[in-house]
Amino acid sequence: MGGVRTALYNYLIAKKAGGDFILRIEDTDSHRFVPGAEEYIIESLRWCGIVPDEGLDENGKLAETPDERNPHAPYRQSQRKGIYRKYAEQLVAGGFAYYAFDTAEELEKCRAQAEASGQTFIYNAATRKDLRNSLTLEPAEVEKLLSERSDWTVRFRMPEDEVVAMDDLIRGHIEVNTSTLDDKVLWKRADELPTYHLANIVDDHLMEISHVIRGEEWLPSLPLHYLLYAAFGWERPQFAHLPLLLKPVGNGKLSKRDGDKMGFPVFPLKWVAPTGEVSRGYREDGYFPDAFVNLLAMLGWNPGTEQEIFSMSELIEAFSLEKVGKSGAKFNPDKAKWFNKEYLRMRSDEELTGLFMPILKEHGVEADKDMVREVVALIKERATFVADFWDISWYLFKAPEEYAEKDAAKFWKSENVDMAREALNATASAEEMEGYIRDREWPMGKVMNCIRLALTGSSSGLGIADIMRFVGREEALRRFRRAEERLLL
RNA sequence: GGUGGGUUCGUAUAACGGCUAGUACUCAGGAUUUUCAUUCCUGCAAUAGGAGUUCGAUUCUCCUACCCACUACCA
Repeated sequence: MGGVRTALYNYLIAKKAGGDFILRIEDTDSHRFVPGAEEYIIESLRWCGIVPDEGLDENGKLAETPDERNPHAPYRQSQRKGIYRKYAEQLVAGGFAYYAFDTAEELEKCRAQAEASGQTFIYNAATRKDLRNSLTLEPAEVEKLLSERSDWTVRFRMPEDEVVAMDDLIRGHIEVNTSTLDDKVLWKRADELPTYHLANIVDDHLMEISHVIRGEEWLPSLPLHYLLYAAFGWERPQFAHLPLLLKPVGNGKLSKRDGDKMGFPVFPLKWVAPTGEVSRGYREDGYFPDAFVNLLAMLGWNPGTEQEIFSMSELIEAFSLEKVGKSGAKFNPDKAKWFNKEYLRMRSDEELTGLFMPILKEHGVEADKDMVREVVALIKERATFVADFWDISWYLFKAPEEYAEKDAAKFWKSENVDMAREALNATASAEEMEGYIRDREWPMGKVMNCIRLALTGSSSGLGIADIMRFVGREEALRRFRRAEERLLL
């Protein structure tokens, strides 16, 4: 959800400004490769109606070779491998970065040592002079290690005691002293891949990105990114760090565990992890994509008016980063359902009928489409999801097999049954029957609920007139006789 | 621990430094209905605490508390 919301806000900003929304896959961590994840992202965006202007080819796959539509291809960073090394070396040549030869074990030792004395190890100006890198080693030794070893890295040379002044479109002005920051790894010789920081800046520059809109967890990296743009001498984009999506109860970031625990999806689409673990999706849970987009848009943003229902084009029109909040937004599953309910009501009977037909078929019901459309018109206001339709209206399609015990105890009494039987037999329609009961001053509620119990198996549901209209008088009488046979008095 | 960010009803949020702090969801009550649901009405409920600036602070400043993120050869 958080990822989709970030994509959505990026999309809205791009579309509002008449710009392009580009899809790029940042897969520079070879250890974290998850099969199917890329396809999942693409399909999720498509379901939401967030269509990239650039990044996908005519088959909907990530474009791999540049053409008119996708001039910056490839869009998968693992396929752009070759372009990052020279930028890393450019930084080294300019004195903004250096080669580091410390092994994972050595660094681990440093951290353990620092921790033992109650400190935190930071690889920066304060410590790098005691470590093995191209700043401390002789040039000849550096050359030797560079060619002999394959586990070195390029690290950013974080300046000492400088204040980085930054501006965020959402958070305003922020200042950080570089002495609290570390010499981040920019490029790894081991897999010849950059880390996020280098790849992101290089690609954003190459792809002419104007706005970096991402989650708040990236805020601590912003000084580094500012410094990187400055080191390259590139114009930097504008930055906006979005508030986090928080779990509905308690504290902390929204996680898929919360969804399982509280019964709501955290993923846009059903996701089957390589481990076999299944996470439910909004699509599979019956949410409409525009409802999902709408509720996501309202998580952290507000239009400044009382309007809550927005189509995608209305969102593009109304959206602005100035109205995005600073604090984390707790997700409210009840409100999510409310959104879907509203969208369900806005759907045409025709469309809903098309969605209900296959569900009826699954339940073994072969119903006439025109009849189903009438049913839909009658029940759509009572439902939150299309999947609710069957629970609400099944008795219009088949007779009840059992009767709610409580309701039967309350309404299936001999005097009620006698009146109901007489009214049912003496009249030809529900309207006529109502008049019949009224004329005799019989208790309407008792008689009607007695009939409803026979027709539906419980004392709650649609109006008797509606039920009888769909079921027909003959079937109604048949169900009543059946109830008389099955229910004790 | 360090650095950064955040804090208005339970939740999402509104309020040029100035009405009785508004709206939506949830919940409760009522009206309508043959029942249920819908619909409509009503209600419950908040500026984290403390200083300061000001005629006046939800809004600006500082302190405290609490929450979150980051602190990897992950993104």
